[in-house]
Amino acid sequence: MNFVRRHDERLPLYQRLRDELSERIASQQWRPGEAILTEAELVKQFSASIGTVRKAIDMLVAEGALERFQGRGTIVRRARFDSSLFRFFRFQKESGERQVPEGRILRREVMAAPSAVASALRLAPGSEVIHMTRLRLLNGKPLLAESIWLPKEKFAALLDIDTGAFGDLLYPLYEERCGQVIASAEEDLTAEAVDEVHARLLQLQPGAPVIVVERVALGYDRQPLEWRRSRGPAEQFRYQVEIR
Amino acid sequence: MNFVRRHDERLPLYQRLRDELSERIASQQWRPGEAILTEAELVKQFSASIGTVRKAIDMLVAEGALERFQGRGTIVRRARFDSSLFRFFRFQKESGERQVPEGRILRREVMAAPSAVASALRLAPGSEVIHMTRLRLLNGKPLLAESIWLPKEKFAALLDIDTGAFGDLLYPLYEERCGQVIASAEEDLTAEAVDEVHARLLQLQPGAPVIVVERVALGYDRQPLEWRRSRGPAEQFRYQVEIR
DNA sequence: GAGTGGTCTAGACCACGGT
DNA sequence: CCGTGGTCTAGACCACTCA
Repeated sequence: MNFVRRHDERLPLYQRLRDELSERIASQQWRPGEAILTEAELVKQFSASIGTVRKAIDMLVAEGALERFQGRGTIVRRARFDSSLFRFFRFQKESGERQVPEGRILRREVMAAPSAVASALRLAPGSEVIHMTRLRLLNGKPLLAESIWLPKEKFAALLDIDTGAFGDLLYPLYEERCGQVIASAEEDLTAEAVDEVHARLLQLQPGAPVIVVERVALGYDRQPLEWRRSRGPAEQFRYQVEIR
Repeated sequence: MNFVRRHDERLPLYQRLRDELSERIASQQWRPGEAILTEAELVKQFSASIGTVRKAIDMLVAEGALERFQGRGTIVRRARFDSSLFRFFRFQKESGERQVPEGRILRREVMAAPSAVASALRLAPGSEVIHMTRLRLLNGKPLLAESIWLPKEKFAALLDIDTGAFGDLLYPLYEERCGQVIASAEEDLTAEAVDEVHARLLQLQPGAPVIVVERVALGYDRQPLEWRRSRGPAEQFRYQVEIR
């Protein structure tokens, strides 16, 4: 079927091309790290000129879906933000190098999704979810307390692994064990005075300020795959933005 | 003098063109809201092809310096983030519409720049600065306590105006009275337990969590023009980001 | 209707990466 | 060396804005 007809023909060609490529990426036609078609090939297949093809690719690069390498090709980008903590919390060593905090699973259970979770994950109310609580530490000092919810349907394979063997990063685990690739995320920051439970977990005075980060992690097709809420001491928190 | 020679000739043409336009904007050859040269004119003046000119303009649009309007021209963008508070604090009415909080200047003084301020504003140590404290309120309720520092050299005209006549937005005032146009800003967020002084100003319990926003505001030439530190109740704070 | 930016073409040559 | 993306040209026609 002609790709043009699958998209709104009133759209500019470069838009339809972008959408087409975006769909192919979402359908995992190429896995992260793999090269997509060359520009010359796209020119042929879509009967577009090189400039138009490049504009479509440019858009996907700007969106973070692709990455170009002169001489090598254009590659499906692998999101690497399990360490996005670093956007918000300063865990650097004095040397400035990044460390991956230790991840320790405290609890894992299967339950019916609370309504807020069902809505964030776009599940039917009452669907089964995997709920985990996890503590992240650096040099034995607790830095972040996390509550993580996953749709059981997609992540059941995690239940077969001992939680002690989860390792420090979850997204590679999701990919290897469950074939679920995280492509992007939306985060929502708020702040509050810490409650008793988290004060104990994070070794803080009750009432000390904490930052709360709520994250929906999405696949390449933008379907929500994970929802988590993380709390960390406000003292460690720092975020920088540029505004225009 | 040939514009090409003023830039590194090893750079691609579209880069040199971008730099040239960027410099002209910084030098206020066009004021915010005014149209720059048309694409056709740029093609002539720089002996480049339309595609190259468009690429240079595209970059400046992406950077937020320009804005295109089909049929009208390409305009120097006016930064409109005095209300960037809305990025961080939710002040919306139930209706969702934005209100400009009332701004009330509590104090204004001329002093030697504290070293942190001198460094943020890139002033020689001990330079004279204008320091103001300001409270922002909505429906009479205090929302934000601000400390603002300005280089006296550029902003001396402000000292002639009664602080009661400052109005609710400062950046338009800077532009009208001092000819200083704010083009962008860098913000730095942290959180802390509120101290006594700010607890009283913001009508909070001592120790309640507050968000601290430090902002350096820059001109089109990226020279720092203002430094401010704002504190607001964490309860009102919310920030959303997308991560890829 | 005149003038602006928006889309698109069909090439050319260059710079870089891997073999 | 070959194949990749990077830069650049010199047009054409369309869609929109404003007088």
